[in-house]
Amino acid sequence: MVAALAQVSRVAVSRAFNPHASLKADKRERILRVARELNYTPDRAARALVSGRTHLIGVIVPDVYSYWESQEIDALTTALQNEGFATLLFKTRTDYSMDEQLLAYMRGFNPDSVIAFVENVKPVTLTRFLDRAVPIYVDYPMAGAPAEPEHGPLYDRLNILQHSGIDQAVALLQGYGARRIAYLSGHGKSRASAAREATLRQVLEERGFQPPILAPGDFGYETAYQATIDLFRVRGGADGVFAANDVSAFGALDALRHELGLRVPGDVKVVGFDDIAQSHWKSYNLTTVKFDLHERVRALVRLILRRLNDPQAESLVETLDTRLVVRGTVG
Amino acid sequence: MVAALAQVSRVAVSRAFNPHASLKADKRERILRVARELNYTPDRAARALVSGRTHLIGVIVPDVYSYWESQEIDALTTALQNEGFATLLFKTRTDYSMDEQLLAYMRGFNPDSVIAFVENVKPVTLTRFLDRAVPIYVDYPMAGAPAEPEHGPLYDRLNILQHSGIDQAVALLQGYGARRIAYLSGHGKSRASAAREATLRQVLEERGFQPPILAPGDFGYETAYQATIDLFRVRGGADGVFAANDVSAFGALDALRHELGLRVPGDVKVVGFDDIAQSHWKSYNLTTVKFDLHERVRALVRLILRRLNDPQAESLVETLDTRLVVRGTVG
DNA sequence: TTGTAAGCGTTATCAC
DNA sequence: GTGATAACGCTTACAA
Repeated sequence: MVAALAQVSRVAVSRAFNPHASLKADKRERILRVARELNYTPDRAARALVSGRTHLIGVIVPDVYSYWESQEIDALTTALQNEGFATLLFKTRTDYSMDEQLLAYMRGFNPDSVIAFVENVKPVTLTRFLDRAVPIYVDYPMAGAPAEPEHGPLYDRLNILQHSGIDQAVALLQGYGARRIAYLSGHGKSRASAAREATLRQVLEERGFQPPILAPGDFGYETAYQATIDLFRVRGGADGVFAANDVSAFGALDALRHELGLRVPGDVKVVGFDDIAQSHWKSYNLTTVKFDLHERVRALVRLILRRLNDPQAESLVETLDTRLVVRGTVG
Repeated sequence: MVAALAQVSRVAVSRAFNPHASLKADKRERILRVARELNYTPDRAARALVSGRTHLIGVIVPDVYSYWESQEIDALTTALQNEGFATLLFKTRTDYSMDEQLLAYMRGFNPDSVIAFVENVKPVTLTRFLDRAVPIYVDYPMAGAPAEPEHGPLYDRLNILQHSGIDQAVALLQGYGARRIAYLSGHGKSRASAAREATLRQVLEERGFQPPILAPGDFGYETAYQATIDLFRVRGGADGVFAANDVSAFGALDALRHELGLRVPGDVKVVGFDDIAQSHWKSYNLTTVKFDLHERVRALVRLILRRLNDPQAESLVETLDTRLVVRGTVG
């Protein structure tokens, strides 16, 4: 700033960096040129102090390295970068417990918006720790779920509808003659997993199946591997396994093929959920339910921008659908 | 702040949050209690303006979703969080071109430190865009590399020594009778891959092997898959494949087993590099060269803290060694 | 179109 | 041990 003073007044510099401010074109140009030479960029901290906008978007995740989250963070960071924001990462405990300490900590950075992927953070808790930002909550509503309470805390949502994809998957399993369907669940507290299970249960009933056999997992490879062995060795097995996510499906596949000596899809059919990048790797080549990553990120960015544009707006909701990607583990 | 004023002066509040400041114990306690009730946290933007510390650590990566990077980011975020910092994520283009636009953009956020994983960003470029922060550069020095220039730009380094791990791998391959060793390289411009290749070449010579056959990859699964097919169908194959990273090794494994009908480790032995989480999944069960994630993160955090403690210090360097993890793809 | 002045929330300095 | 005051770098009235 001081440096640029050599040429013009300090406010002129501020205006030069703000496209809306009125400033003679040649003057702006001159200032920007000098700024580039001097390697000057307006300090966002100072800017934040007066404008109330930090251009920081908090993202709360339990595990960055989960394939699902990491792909989401990657795409989101790119998209936010293009809009002039930066991704500020926060990690919860692996037990999904969103402690108040973390939220208080995050508060200090004063993010413009917060996206919570972690599934057990209640909107009310998040809202309590954010005076300015309106959190975005990724949710998996169920068909017959109750409507929103009239005057809860303000938050925006990205609703993921799972019925279409799961119905397509079950139809396919049915087409290939599967009768006994198992559900390899995710983490016990996970809303995503609970919603998937409920939707699966509903779809199975609609199509005349018995309810799913439940195998407890935690979204991870190892647990899925063990749960599958238990399911087949002790509990009579199944001819179709629906996993709560792709990584669980990999664990199930490896257990079936390498430990139990069963053929997939010959003896058992397997369906995953997410369509992460390695689902098409040859060793797995997984049939899975997908919701498009880039659509999802676009929806999140839309929510953020709309909210910043009108902080007082009513709850904003974006809705996304799912569909089945057919590969080699059902057939 | 204003709110807390109801009880005492504003400076007292500031002091209450700074453990070093002198303040009567009971007064501090009272202030902190009120702050908690009012859900108050000092604003970091304002704090940054006067202290010059943003508590933001910039991390520049080409792909968050690469397994290697994502695991690093995850561990780093946790460690930084414990020290009171937050991870600010920036993405370069996938072609690894670190454009000045991104650096200028990052500058505005004024991070306290910057970690560049991307391998082709020259320290001098990074330094030019950072007035305050001293960047940390992750490097893979080679045995006979020239010493540092006397008065280059100031930056700190994390040096990864690859010789031990690669030597152990080659010794193992030798023990099982491998003769023709191929190197499945990473991205063309990558220093990591170049260093691995040079080290492998050196180790092979030391142990009386021919130089490695080169197969061009890009650290990705697909390219490795194709390169392996090309290597075996057109170029006479090999009986030992050393891949630039684990993901490439997965691609090679799948090509060997599912496309070329070869047995691993019976016909061909495969070694990876990184030891990412899925390397022990049953479908791969990869023998690989590892450098410990948590050691690495601790080293990075040490570098950051030492530098912030003494911004004028000479270049700081941490050195880390590698070792072989033996699993099922060599034997 | 441009400049002047006030103020954003915090901490450092210097009194007391 | 405590409080007043200035300062950090920027934006946004308001006035010219």
